[in-house]
Amino acid sequence: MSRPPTDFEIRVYDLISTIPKGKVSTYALVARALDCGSNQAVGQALRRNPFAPRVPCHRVVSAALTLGGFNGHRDGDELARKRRMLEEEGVRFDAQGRVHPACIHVFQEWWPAP
DNA sequence: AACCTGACGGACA
DNA sequence: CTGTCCGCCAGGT
Repeated sequence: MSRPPTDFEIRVYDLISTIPKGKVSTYALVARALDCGSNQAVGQALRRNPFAPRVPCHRVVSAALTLGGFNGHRDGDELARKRRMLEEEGVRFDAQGRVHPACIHVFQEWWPAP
């Protein structure tokens, strides 16, 4: 039941592949960088990442800097795994389990001409 | 085509 | 903090 990645998904995967180790981005920031009006659509594209770990979907968290989801789950053991992976890459968390704001990656933005 | 569903986010109670 | 509601849009049925 596989499906070739859609154009939209490829754009998502390509973009998040540029997030360096030790940094994270958010669904909203990815959506904005892609000029996509739905943050949820980005989450849906990552819901099942067919290219793990080539595409580092664990480096995308929620706008509130909570973990979001991982491998189809939004809680439990899978999510704990996501946090560990990030910690091993150097991402720091505060006491409430939220990502340190300094670890947010800023996408290089440029566009043709207004 | 006509719904339904989301790893979302922001507003509000 | 929790929970609800609504807008968003790509994909699936």
